[in-house]
Amino acid sequence: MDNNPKKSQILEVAEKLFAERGFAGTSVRDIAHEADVNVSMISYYFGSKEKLIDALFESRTDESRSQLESLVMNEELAPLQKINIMIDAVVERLVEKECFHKIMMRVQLTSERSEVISEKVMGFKLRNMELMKKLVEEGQHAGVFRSGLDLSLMMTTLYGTVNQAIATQDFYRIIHNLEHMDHLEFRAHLKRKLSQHLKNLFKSTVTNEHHVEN
Amino acid sequence: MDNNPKKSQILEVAEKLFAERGFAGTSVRDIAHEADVNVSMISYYFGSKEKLIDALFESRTDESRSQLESLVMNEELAPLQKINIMIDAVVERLVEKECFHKIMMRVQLTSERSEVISEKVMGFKLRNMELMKKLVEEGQHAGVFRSGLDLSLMMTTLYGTVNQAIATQDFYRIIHNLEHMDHLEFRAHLKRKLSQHLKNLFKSTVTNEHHVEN
Amino acid sequence: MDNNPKKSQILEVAEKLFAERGFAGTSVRDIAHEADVNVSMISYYFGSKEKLIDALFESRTDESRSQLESLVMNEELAPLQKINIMIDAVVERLVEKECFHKIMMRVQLTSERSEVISEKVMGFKLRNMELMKKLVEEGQHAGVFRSGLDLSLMMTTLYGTVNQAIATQDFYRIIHNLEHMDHLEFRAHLKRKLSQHLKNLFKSTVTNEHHVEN
Amino acid sequence: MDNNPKKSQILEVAEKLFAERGFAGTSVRDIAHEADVNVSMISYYFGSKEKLIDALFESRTDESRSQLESLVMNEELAPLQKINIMIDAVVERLVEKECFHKIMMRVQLTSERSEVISEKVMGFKLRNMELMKKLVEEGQHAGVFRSGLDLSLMMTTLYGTVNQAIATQDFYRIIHNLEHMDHLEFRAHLKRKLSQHLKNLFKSTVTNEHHVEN
DNA sequence: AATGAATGAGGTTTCATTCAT
DNA sequence: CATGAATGAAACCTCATTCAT
Repeated sequence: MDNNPKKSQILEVAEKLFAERGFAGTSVRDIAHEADVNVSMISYYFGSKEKLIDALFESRTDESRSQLESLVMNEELAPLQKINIMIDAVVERLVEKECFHKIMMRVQLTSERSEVISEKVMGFKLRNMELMKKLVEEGQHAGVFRSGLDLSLMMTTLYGTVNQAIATQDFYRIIHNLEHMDHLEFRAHLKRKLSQHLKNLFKSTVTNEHHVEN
Repeated sequence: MDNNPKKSQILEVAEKLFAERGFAGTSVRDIAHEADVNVSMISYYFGSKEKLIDALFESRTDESRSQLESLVMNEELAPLQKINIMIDAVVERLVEKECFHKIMMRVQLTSERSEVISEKVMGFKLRNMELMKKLVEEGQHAGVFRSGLDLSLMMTTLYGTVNQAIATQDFYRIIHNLEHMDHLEFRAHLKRKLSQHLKNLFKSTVTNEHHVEN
Repeated sequence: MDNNPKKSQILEVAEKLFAERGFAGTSVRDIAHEADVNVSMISYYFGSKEKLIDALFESRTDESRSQLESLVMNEELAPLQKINIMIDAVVERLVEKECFHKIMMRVQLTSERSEVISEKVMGFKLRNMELMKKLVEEGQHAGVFRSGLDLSLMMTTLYGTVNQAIATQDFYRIIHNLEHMDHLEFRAHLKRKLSQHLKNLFKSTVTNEHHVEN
Repeated sequence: MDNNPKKSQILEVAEKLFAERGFAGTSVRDIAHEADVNVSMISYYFGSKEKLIDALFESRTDESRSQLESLVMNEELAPLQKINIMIDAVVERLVEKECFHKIMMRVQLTSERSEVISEKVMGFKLRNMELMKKLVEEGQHAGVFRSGLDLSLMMTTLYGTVNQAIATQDFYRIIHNLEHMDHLEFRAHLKRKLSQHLKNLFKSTVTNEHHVEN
């Protein structure tokens, strides 16, 4: 990112605070203070608060671009293996980039988004959808996935489950008596559990068994 | 609620705007304007903006209290039937009370919540967890549910999927070319789809087949 | 006072709060709440907050009217005796009507006062000045008081000392380790001390000795 | 103060308005308007209205710190001379810093004060009390002051008289037909009169004559 | 005669941004 | 290029008062 240390610092702090308090709930003063830069720096570097979050989206979605693309192209893996790898990738990405994905969640809840963000989010989702579509069709063609699969609902479950897990992680810790774990340890634990859970969930859903149509 | 039309009107508008724009992103002016009341009415009736959202939580969680309790107690239904009914109930509740549950999602993302809200949300979740625990144990005792079920992950998937579906409903409409549907029609469609999807998902998960432990 | 219990109650509470927090620092809501009446009662009974304090002055200055007049007319007492009695009277009045005189102090500090209050205060002071003037002239005529007495400065000292004592009574209690005393006990103590102090102060000042003119 | 002209300007105007109208009776708008600065400057420089008056106390009490300390240490003056010099100093200070001492009076009348102010006022009074105590003990040791002197009552009279004179100066002018005098002239006159009056008052009180104990 | 609901003006403070340096 | 001072708009809230009952 621009190899300007102050700019990166601002982006990093903004990401954290936007995640914790939301966009409107975070003031540029808060960001400036926590990033240990002058308030005017934000307007100076990014133009405005609005453009700061745009830049954040620009920066963060660019990072993870095409992370999954190679997976689909891989010809050595079985369809179900690919699904599982993809689950791992999504869990990994969402949990590791917790802050950014909290912002994504907030943004998706919001009716009016900025041009930049809408476009980024939409592009991001369409691309993922396309990739998975290929993956699923491949499995269906191979006869291992059932035909009536609603891809978007599956993705809804995938993303929804991980997002919900991230949003309610404090509750999860309390319920499971994991308050002693440090952040890293817990994150690893959560990723493992989510991964396993989602793989089990999907295995039976994508295959031909146990299905009832309405 | 209090059989005071202005108060209810404020609460309703607040619910909608908080859902759409978030708490900090909604000004009391916005609420007052849209509810067609004087700005000072909000302080007059609720004390402050903070207490308004507290009152909103108070009012909305009270409404749905014990909605699910009778289900668990019912002795004529089979465990899996109960699960399915519960899925329907959750889908119904979250989709119909879309605004309120969007606020819930936002609140859960936020690090600092008000005393009242924290308590309500926590109580709400613990109660639901307890109810589902009973339901699951009943199924396990009857031998139809597998033993290693992680209840909290199942709820995470249930709520997460519905929440995600609500948050990304516009995307869903676009993907499935459902933009022609009016709001009511679409809601019915979404509920049906979610219900079916989740039932299928859970059916194979709660029963004894297809499972791999990590 | 009008034999209306609510009106009196309001006046009493207003007196206390105006004394403690000042006029602008006291809201009609505070008064209404503490007096346990509806807010609108104050406007209803008195017309406005401004007129409430006017009514307070009306009511309280009327009470103490002509309290001192008989003293001056008394022909059986020696001039110095009269001075001493007057000192006692002032101390008694100011200490016992602490709240009202705190308001008086505040009002005197304020540049813009209401018509009613200005008139009341001015009349009050002029009347007292006149009475004391007679008293002093009598003493001078009898040859026991010195001629150059500055009456207004003497009154300034008399009222100033008592007012200052009232205003700084907490400090006085701390300094003299009298924090154990209850309010009534302390008030009696303070009156006795002030009376003695002022009598001693005045005795030598009004008589012919020890004086230096500038 | 801080060599910032706008900040000083705000402090000066605030001092005047708080003196005239009280703290609650003065709005930050009033101050900003009269000081010819933007309203938000007050929060910007001082944080809040409350902190503005705190800063005022900080600034003004710092100014007059240890003004009297050297007097007590002086070994060439007789005790009574010292008393007289101290009287002059108090009269000078209170009359010249009229506005600030009006605020002090108001603050002392008020039950709830800010931490900063309480501390400043208390420290200020304790320090003065200590200094005068030394002065009096010295006089008692030298045999020229009587033993039963109540120091706090003497200070009450000293400060009370000057304060009362300041508070009622308009009345004084009317009584003495001094309305023609300009402000400076009158101030000089008042200081002279007060000084003379208080010296005479104290001379006979601190020495051994004319005293009656209760 | 008495009240509680309602109001608009104005209070203090925070906000994102700009400007002069 | 970078900054800290400064700003006006708008935020939330409290105020004294009024009005319909």
